[in-house]
Amino acid sequence: MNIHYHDLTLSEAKAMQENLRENIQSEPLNKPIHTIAGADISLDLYSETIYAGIVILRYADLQPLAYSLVKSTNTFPYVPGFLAFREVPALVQALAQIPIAPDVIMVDGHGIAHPRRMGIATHFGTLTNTATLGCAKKILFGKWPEPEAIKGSYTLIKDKEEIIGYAMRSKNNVKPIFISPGNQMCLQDSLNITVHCLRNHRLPEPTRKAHEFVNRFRTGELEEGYHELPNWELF
DNA sequence: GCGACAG
DNA sequence: ATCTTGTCGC
Repeated sequence: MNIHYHDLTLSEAKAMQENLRENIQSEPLNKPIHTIAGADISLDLYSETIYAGIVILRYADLQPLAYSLVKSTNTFPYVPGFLAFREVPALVQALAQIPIAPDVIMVDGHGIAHPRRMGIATHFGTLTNTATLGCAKKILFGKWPEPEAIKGSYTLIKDKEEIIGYAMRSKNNVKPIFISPGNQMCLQDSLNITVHCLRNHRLPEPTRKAHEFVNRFRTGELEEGYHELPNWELF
């Protein structure tokens, strides 16, 4: 599965989103979660190179178990509402070299909290047939009231009367994070999973670790490919 | 027409 | 997203 959204026009990309939208599965995730992965990408300024990373963690204690890193290239520009066309191809490659797929994947960006319900998490999930959710640092679409300043409090993100996600205070006195289901799960699932993954940082562990690993990859500290962490690192 | 606008 | 120094708060 080698995707390339290279020469797509925005109107073609939009048509593709309307199409993929029909594949969204929003029923509750009914299987137990043993592993969860975080997906993120990193860039060099003014470069077409894209570094993608997926880190798999044990759901019970959020310990990193393995990671997949890929260096790719893409000329599709960043356009709000079309982020997937820039980052998904590399993420698909990173997922492809993982021997045992994680039960759930948390993506850095939105799920259905998108004008056409096709944020990067939803796009990635429907394309690869995986369970995904989006966790973004900034809002893209929808109306939301400011949640209380205490960790754990949240409000609803709405498009008219429809609930499309949550704005949550993941830690005291920090800006909220924006959560929404991507694929193969419901709104409540995305909220529960995110809460489970919170530690003492604004970002939940899967996304936070993915960001850390992919940056270490970009700066040359880690090598491309699939790697399992040594047991002695897991205690 | 004007402002908003994930990474 | 990435580039940056100091600074404020828990």
